[in-house]
Amino acid sequence: MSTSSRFAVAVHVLTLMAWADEESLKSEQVAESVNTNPVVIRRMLCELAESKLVVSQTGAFGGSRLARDPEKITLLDIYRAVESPGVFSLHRHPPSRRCPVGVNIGTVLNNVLGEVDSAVERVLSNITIRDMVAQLRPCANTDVVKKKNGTRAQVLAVRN
Amino acid sequence: MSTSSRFAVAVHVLTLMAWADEESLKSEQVAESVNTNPVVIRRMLCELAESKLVVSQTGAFGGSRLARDPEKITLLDIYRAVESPGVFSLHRHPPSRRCPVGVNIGTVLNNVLGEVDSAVERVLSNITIRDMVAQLRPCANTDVVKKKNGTRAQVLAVRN
DNA sequence: CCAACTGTAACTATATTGGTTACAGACGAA
DNA sequence: TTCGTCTGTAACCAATATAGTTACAGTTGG
Repeated sequence: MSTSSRFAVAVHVLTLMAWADEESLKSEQVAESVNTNPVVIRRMLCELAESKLVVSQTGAFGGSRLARDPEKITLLDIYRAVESPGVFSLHRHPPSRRCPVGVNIGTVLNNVLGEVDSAVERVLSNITIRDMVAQLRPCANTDVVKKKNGTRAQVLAVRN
Repeated sequence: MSTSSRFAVAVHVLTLMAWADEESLKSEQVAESVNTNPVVIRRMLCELAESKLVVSQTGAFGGSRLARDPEKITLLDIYRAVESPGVFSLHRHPPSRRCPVGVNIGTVLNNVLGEVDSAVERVLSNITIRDMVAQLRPCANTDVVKKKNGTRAQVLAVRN
């Protein structure tokens, strides 16, 4: 249905930042984890920054980190930050006003779509980035290396 | 989020057919109510027919009608018939396998997206076409004409 | 046989997403 | 103050999906 991976990527990015703890990440590091171009990441980080989910710093030794604790960022926050609202759309062109169904179907459909959106938002509002990290840890094998390299956390594992 | 109005149009079409009762509708009539091209409607009717929601008849005096009672068609049936599954998509390209987050985020995200999809389907499965028609009737004003014209129901109102 | 339908292919227009290059501006360090 | 390293952002391209349109083969009832 959705042809967009924006939500998945945004959750990935914020989960990565939570994993990296207090260390700020460069767009190129994030892009390597997500497997895309740094500009794509920077564009998304701008949207996340507008929604106060991350803070970024320009200049040398700049980068981005979470704007608040991972347990205070829900997937609903992320959804609202990076996706246009509404799971479904109404008709591209409004239906006929000469048809008793066409003239009123929009109202009835809007009720339905509102219920759908509420259900989605209810699910997303109950999951935090902290939950995502917690679910991640059991998967992460012991050969993953997360060591200090100077003052900077080594997020990428050496495996492979 | 979704750039597709397929679900809305499909619900409109089936609601129109329920409104038309037993009479079969031509794609051109449906297209006029939806305000689009008959071929767009016929394409969609083919998908709905594959899912056994409508039956169509070719040839003169052909057309389409519901394959079963309106109360036995849920919005979930329609959703599955005309939309590709899943509210959200995962990454377009798989994340890095060298990153402990990237290698496992897909699994964790799939759990989340599964919960979202379940919530949406739960809502849609509790609404039938009969419900849609019932919600429509209070909106339809009394000046709407739904009279017999030969053996064929006059779905379009004369107003305007 | 004919007129009226559906089913379907082929083409176009439009929009969205994501990938890429390029560059201005910010900023810490020497 | 200069330099190297970042972000922010514009501009452009490619890929994909939707939907609108024309055209036509095939079906069917009269």
